[in-house]
Amino acid sequence: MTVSRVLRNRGDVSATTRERVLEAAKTLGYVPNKIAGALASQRVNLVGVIIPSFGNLVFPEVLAGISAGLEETGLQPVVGVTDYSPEKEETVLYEMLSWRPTGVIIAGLEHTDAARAMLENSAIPIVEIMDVDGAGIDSVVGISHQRAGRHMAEAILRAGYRKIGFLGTKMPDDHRARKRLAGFRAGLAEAGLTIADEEYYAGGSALAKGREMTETILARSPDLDFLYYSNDMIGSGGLLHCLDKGIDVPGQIGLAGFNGLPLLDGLPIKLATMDACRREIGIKAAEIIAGRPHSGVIGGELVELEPRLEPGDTIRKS
Amino acid sequence: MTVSRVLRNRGDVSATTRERVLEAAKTLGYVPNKIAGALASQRVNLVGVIIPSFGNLVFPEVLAGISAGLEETGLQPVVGVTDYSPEKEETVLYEMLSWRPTGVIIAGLEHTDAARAMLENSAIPIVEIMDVDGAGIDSVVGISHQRAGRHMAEAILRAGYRKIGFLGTKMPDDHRARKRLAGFRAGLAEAGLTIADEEYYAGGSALAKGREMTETILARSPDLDFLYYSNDMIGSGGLLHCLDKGIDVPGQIGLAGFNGLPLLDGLPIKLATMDACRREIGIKAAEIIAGRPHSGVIGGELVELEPRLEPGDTIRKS
DNA sequence: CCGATTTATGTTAGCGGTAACAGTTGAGGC
DNA sequence: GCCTCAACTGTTACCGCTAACATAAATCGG
Repeated sequence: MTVSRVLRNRGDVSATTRERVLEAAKTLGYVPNKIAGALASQRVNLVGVIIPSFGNLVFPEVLAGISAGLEETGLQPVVGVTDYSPEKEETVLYEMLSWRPTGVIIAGLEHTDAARAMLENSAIPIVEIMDVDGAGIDSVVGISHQRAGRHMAEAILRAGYRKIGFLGTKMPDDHRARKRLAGFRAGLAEAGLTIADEEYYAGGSALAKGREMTETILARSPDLDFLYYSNDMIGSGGLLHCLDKGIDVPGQIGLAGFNGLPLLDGLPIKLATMDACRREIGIKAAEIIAGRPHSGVIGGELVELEPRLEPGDTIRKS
Repeated sequence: MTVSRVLRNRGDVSATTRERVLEAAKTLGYVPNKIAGALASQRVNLVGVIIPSFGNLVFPEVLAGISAGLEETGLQPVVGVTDYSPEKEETVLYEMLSWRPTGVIIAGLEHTDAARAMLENSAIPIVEIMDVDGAGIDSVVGISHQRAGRHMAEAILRAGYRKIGFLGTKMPDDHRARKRLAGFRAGLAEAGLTIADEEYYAGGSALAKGREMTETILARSPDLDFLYYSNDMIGSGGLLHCLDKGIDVPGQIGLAGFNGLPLLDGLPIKLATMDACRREIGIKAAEIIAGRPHSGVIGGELVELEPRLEPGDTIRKS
């Protein structure tokens, strides 16, 4: 018992015994067993984090934010990956909850019924991140992708573009990309416009893909004057393609992506994009978990971050 | 007890009771407590993974490999981040070991004495990844960065370049970058050459940084005919700078980076690089952990992967 | 110098499962 | 009809630690 007290810095222990214990622990190479500790104390310093993939740059950045936000709190993130599969999400979640974490941070608002039920019954703080377009279970931290799409549409229209193409991913379970597109369509619709042509691809986002797709869509619809990409990676690929072909950007064709990847600053000209506040989302989510010591699931917070439009150099000045 | 058997699919349970148990578990929303289970069975389905940072693209890719390799094994990775700090590594490691994971995958061969002692005493499989230049504790999976640097030097010399500049990060604890540079120097030394000029930066790798540094070093040493970058990100930045300035690449100046980030395929011309086998390293490491059911720490495996030189378009054909 | 605190250490009973073993039942062999 | 054995279900004793409480030693005001 005294050892337990020394190692957790709890309760009063005389300086001498403390020393002796520390000494002994060191020479023995003793590492306390948190499993037993957690079972006895009903406290677990783990936070479950569930994301769709490591492949999309966005999630490592969110993780970095979570890591940073959890720093100093004694909490440790445990990451699970769903590969954009709702069933896998369910499995991973079950697995996580069986470790009785202090909280769960999970990407997106769309879950299977079973997953939703588990989250609701878990009686721990839940933070759904990235997206605020929909009903959350407990707390929600993210941006409105719908609104982000709409704002981009408005900015594009304001700049005078009219024949607009969309290039994006095929993933049906990427709800955020879907909502962005829906918002974008809505924005155009308000001006009586629709998307003039679209091009989809599967697989990770990469510059080369963006080039190909851009070439394809422009070959098919040479009269497009704007291309909206579902992410910065393919957007930048498109940008490079246009520059290669001597297309005047943003005069002849305007371009925009999404995410605000700082990674890509440094391209010949800067792609218009919208910052998804990835790091902030991670930090904020971590704070919410850390800030709820043992409070039962009372009211969840709703934190909506405002994506900044970064016009870059690929949209005409209106 | 019967419930335990049903939920773990172990031992004989009649079909009817099995049904009843499953039924009850579902209606109650019962999620078994792995903490108790692990304590009782002395089995934990977690694998500790310790990496320096999420910021460097390389590690998310390794993680993706680990995730993939662990798929189907019932093991779950738990990630800890050290920020390239040996002390933090020690802390994170202690934390992890206290959960008695099935194994630990840790980046690098350099650890504090205490960390090394913990790993040695842990009596679980340890896999040190990324780097094979040095003494491992148990298993090691990686590439020789020393040799990678040397090979790059040889390739550059073979192509006829002679006034060679190096651009890299300042991080003293990025041992792999350091070893690459040492190997590179050794390669040059064999031809009686040294690095003609060098330029360092701090902070994450980014295109824009690469541009700046390249401009700086070329302003200072306009007679350089080759630039070796410590990673592809800044290398690509440098490439873009050179193209911007109308510098003939690879005629007037050759360029090379390191990592083989597929992300960047699609730039106007392809940067010479060397693949670090990130994903394979992750997969292999996962397999080693998964493949050692309960075997005490017998002989560790040493898996050295061979980085492929991808000459791209930025080295003259020799 | 004593009772009341305060400080320091020890004791006991779980936490929620699982290993190991102990029953109980029914089917089948002879 | 008795025995054997597999198929099923139950009992008991922990796993290694901590909460809660109990006890012992040191401190202290009056």
